[in-house]
Order: sequence, then structure tokens, then C-alpha cells
Amino acid sequence: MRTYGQWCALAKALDVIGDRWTLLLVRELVLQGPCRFTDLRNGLPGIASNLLSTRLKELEENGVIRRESAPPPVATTLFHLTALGHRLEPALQALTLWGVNLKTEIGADDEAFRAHWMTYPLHWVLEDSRPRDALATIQLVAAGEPVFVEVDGGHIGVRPGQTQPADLTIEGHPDAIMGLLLGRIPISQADAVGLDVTGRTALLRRVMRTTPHPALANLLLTERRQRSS
Amino acid sequence: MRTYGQWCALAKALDVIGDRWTLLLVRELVLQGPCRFTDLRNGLPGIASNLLSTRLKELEENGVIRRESAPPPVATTLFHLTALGHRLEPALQALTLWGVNLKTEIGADDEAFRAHWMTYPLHWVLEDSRPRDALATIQLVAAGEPVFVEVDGGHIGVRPGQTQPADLTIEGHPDAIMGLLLGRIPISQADAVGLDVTGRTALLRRVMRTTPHPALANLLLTERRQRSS
DNA sequence: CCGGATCCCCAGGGATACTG
DNA sequence: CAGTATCCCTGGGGATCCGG
Repeated sequence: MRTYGQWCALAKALDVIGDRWTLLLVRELVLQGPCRFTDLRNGLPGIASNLLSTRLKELEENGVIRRESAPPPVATTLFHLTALGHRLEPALQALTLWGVNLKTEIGADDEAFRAHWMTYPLHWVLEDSRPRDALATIQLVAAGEPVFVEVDGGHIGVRPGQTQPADLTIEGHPDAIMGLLLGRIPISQADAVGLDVTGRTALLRRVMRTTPHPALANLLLTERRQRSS
Repeated sequence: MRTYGQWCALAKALDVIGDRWTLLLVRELVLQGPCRFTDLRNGLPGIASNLLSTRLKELEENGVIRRESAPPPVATTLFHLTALGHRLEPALQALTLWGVNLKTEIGADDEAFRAHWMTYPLHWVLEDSRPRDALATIQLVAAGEPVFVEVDGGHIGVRPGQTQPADLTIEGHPDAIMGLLLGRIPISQADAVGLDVTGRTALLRRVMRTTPHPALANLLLTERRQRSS
């Protein structure tokens, strides 16, 4: 294990989770819960299988994850976060929030996408502004992957997957969907950005935040950044 | 620039600050303020100068830092955090807090140490429980490096450096000093762990927290972690 | 199909020396 | 002081193979 050898908590933390892919691996376990090797590989497009294996070993040695052989319905080993691992979530959220600033960049269209990656941002972007209204459901289909949103009693539920008859369906590129839900793309221009919106569009007014999530205020970044090749 | 190529804010963030040394470099600018090249090299013991140069270029391209030629008193270029860079601080703190759990490990004695690395932890560990008392000063000397603590009106000030006649002086290994201030090492055992405490020891009762900092509650980690070679 | 292990190769990073 | 230049080595990407 390569270490910085510094008396500094940050350096110690980076000794453990600073290697390439490591924090993304933790992200998978946070967003998906206990995972099989294959689930992780699928959630980390581009990782070499030997690296995934190595990272899992390291994280286990450092007490961040634990491997457990699951009973028959699964019948294979599952990787869990330990209590220590779960304590990484605040750091994960802080870094993710910071990364939102960067996503403004050119939306490279060859980017990999997984439905569950949207769940964090969606929680930050949505709210139930009419808690007394009846339960409502929204089916998102981002880059072909389904995400299911449930609005009920002031609470927003987000998870990958489908439901049958949703009150509202939004289909298209992830960035376009987020742009619509953020209010940056008016419904009138949904077509123009390749969005397919069907159903009770009035539901949008219920779930879209009127005031941005406090932690997302930094989206209004004034400073301009330049791009290199 | 090597990128994960994922539609995910965390992945984007790691594209920018995920490389080796990068986040520690940001730490230096957060803790020390604007730095010269040499200041950074000194705050990052072990880094190769070419790597430092490369990282600075990358961070500048990505808008995290800015280089500015300072007027005569300094007469050289200084590296500043941009607004975007400053927004990394919450993530830095979250990771640092997580790292505190790991520092319990064997205190390797060949670790590098810099005084300003203590400032974050000290802010978390200290408080002024008697705001009406007169201003008081504590001089720490950790691993030979001086840290100056000022207690006044409910506020704690921490910065590297010295003051002449301090009300209390504590000298010794950083871990021992932190242990004492955390209350894990009673004053009676200060000698046994190589601490040299002189002056108004009653001041300790003023600055040591009776109730741990909320974010540090996770120090009471029950789970046991195993060690590899 | 799952959970890796093995091999090859290149790029990123470490160490040191050198320069404007 | 603020980097560049160079050399070398290890970590990581990519593919393939293997036991359960």
C-alpha cells in the first residue's frame, strides 16, 4: 500500500480511498447497496477486472467494506459497506456537489451512464411542494435506462427501475432531463432538446423546486473557467 | 487529462482532483493561503518537483487555482485558490474528519509533520468554555514546530508560529499533544508520553471540550478494523 | 454466468540533476 | 526560487483465460 507518510488526517484518508476507482467503488455501494462483483463491474464501466479485485481487497483490509456470502436466493458473495465505509457518505456528497459545477461542461455524448447515478442529483433537484396532494409517480427514461420517482406526502422517492402506468413520463438525454427538472429548459423547448414528455405535465410544477436546494446555490457560479484541449 | 468518462458529478470531480497529490495541494492552499512554489513543495514532503509543476498546471487549466505575480515585498508568483477552489473546502473537511478515524493507527514515527496540518484538528478539539475570562495564549511545539493558540471571548484562534511569553506551553509529539487536548491522556501521564507541559495548566480546563465536537462523534467508532502487512 | 487470476504494455509518478 | 529535463519503475488499462 502506497502511502503519503504524513501526519495529517486528510493524507490518511487519501491513503485509503485516494487510489484510482476507489471512491467510485464506494459510490456504487452507497447508491446500490450490497453488490456482487458483477454489479460493481457494471457500475464502473471501464475498470479492469483485476483492478476491481485489487481494490476490493484493499478496501476490505482497511475495514471500509466487508464481504459476505449471501444465502441461496443470491447464492454468491456480496460486498457491503462497513460502518466506517458508511461514514464516507458526507465526503461523497460534498465531492458530488462540487462536481455538479463541473458538469456544466460540454456534455460529451460518449459518456457512460447508469440510472442509479442520477439518484443523488434528483434528490437535490426535486421536492414535493404539495404534500396534501395524492401520491403521484414519474417515470424517467434517461439514455434508455429507467428511473422511477414517487411523490407522496411531502416525500420524494427515487430509485432505478420501472413502474407500469406512471402519471408522467420523461424520456431523453440525462442532461436534458436534469435541465428540464432544474427549470433551465422550459417545457416549451422540451422537443427541441430531444425530450419526450407525456402525461400530466402539471406534475412538474409540484416537484420542481421553486427555491434551489441550499447546497446547490453554488451552481450559480459566476467565475468563468477555461478549457484546455 | 485522464478521465473516467462517466455521467456523474462525483466522477467529474475526481477527474479534476482525483489524481495523486492534487487534493493535498489544495489542502496546502486552504491551510496556508496563497503560496509560492517552494511553500507548496515544503508542505508536500515527498512530492517530485515536476509533479508539483504538472499538478499546478492542471489545476489552473481546470479553474481551481490561479497564479498571480505578487508585487515587490514577495516579488514572485503566488498560487491562489479561485472561488471554485474554495468550494472544495467542505469536501476537504469531510474527508479529513473521516481520516481522523484512521489516525488511531500505529503512529509511525517516520511520518512527516508540518505545524499547519494541526490547525483543522485543533479547531475541532478546542473551545473556549469561559468567554468572559481574559485573553490567554498557548504555545504548542509539536515535533519541533511551533503552533500558537489564542483564546479570547469565546473564540479560538490557531496559527503556525510563536509568541513570546505564553500562558501555557506544551511540547512533544503531535499525537501526544492531541491526546492530551482530547482528554485521552490525563495530565498526570503527560510525562510518561514525553510531553513537556509548563505554565498555567488550569488553562487546559478552559479550552478542552467537555462535549466532543458533533462531527467528531464518529471517533467513538465501535467497529474494529484489521491490519494488513 | 460468476469471480476472479494472469499476462502484456503503456502512461503516470518517483528520484535526481540541471537551468534561467 | 521556480521550475524543466531525464531516467526509471510501478500502477493501471486491456485482453484473455480459468476454476466453480
